[in-house]
Amino acid sequence: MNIWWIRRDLRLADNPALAAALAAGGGVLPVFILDDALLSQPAEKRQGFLYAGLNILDEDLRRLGSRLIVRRGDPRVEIPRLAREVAAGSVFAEHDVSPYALRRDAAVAAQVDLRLVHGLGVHPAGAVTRPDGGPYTVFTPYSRAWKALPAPGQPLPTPAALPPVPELHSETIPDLPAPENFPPGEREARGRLNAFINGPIDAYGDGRNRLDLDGTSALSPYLRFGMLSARQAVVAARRAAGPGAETWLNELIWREFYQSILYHFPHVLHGAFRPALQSIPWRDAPEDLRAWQAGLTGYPVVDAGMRQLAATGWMHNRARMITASFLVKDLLINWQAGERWFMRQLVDGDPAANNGGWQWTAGTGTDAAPYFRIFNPVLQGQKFDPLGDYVRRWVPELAAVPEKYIHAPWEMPAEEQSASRAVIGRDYPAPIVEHAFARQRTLEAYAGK
DNA sequence: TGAAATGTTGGGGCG
DNA sequence: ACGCCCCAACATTTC
Repeated sequence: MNIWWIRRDLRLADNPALAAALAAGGGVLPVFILDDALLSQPAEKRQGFLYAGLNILDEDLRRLGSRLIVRRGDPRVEIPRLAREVAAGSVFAEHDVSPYALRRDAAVAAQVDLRLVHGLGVHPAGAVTRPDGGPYTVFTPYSRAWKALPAPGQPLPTPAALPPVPELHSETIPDLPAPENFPPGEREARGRLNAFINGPIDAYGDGRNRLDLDGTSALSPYLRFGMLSARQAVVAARRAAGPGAETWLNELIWREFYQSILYHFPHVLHGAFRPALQSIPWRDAPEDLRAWQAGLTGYPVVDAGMRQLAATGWMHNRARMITASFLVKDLLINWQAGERWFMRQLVDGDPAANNGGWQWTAGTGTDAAPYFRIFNPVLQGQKFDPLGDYVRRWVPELAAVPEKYIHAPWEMPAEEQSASRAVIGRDYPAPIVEHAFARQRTLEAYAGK
């Protein structure tokens, strides 16, 4: 008997850890540990997605003659305990790159025969390196090297049947509502992948930036929990071909780039990648932070993004950049406060990608946006939500504001404010900071560094 | 995967 | 006809 320890690979198709456990022979015990250290963190939407995903995985396993065993506690205790309980030969699991995962797995490996199998990305962490062996810290050369490696092989098929599982105690999966816009499970993930490949991918180059259209794949929650493998996505992108598919492939490579960064530079989780930018004089402004979190900054496109996040656990990527830029460059609040808030809200919240994105915005990271690259929330809105439909959807108090003013409603004459039932200061806040002033303030704060 | 400030050009109004 | 100014449009530089 071998244990298949499931962590962020909630799928039966193209699962190298499962395949390895099966190939070892003697039976496979699928196990998930509800890790108190992770699940005590506030992230209800993501946990709801995970729990519902575990229920579906259990159903899928039962269909093939197996079942999911769930335990709660510290994996460093529970995995060895379970291994003794069933006299397991080996424990198979997909290799993960976060510092927490590396420590956890090292502690488990000291007690049982832990076989870590590559499968998180297309290429193993540490495989995409410079000619001198060092890690890349800039995306473009990284992606070039990534593409120069052998193309991924065909995804592994779903096993036709699985060995039966002995009678064992299994914890009840906690009951939390799953986010309704993201039904979990690998069947759903594959359906969405196909819909994307057969539709929006051709226009992805521009479509992905449009806040008011469904131009993105919205697959991030599924990739985050491995309901879809990186290889399945990349193979589909390669088959789709065309410029849109190429752009999407690059987005997939960004995920692996940031996984590689976290693997090689774990300190990014505790501060700036570039130490020189560790000491920016951030503002301590709890009121402003709360206004940003609540979507009450007075900048419609910022507020729309933040409310989409709070309501659905997901935010359009362009909106992530706009809202992040606003927190860091307009409010001059430490990007780490934003990183924490996103991790709390996001269904797809992943330390590597989230940290990479925030450091990029703050200009503190690898391949970072130069400090003087500051988004103007009005122009960004006009460019990527030209009709204002995204704003009207998520900021309903602006629903009747005409197109001309939708991204700068404070410029509306008083009569138009009353006519559209959007009186600034009554129905919708005035901007909490003036952009031109904030821009200047940030340039000075960063220039001192 | 910016935006603002500054510089340049050229058409057209006008005396 | 000519010079002057305005300014939109575009280009370049700067943050």
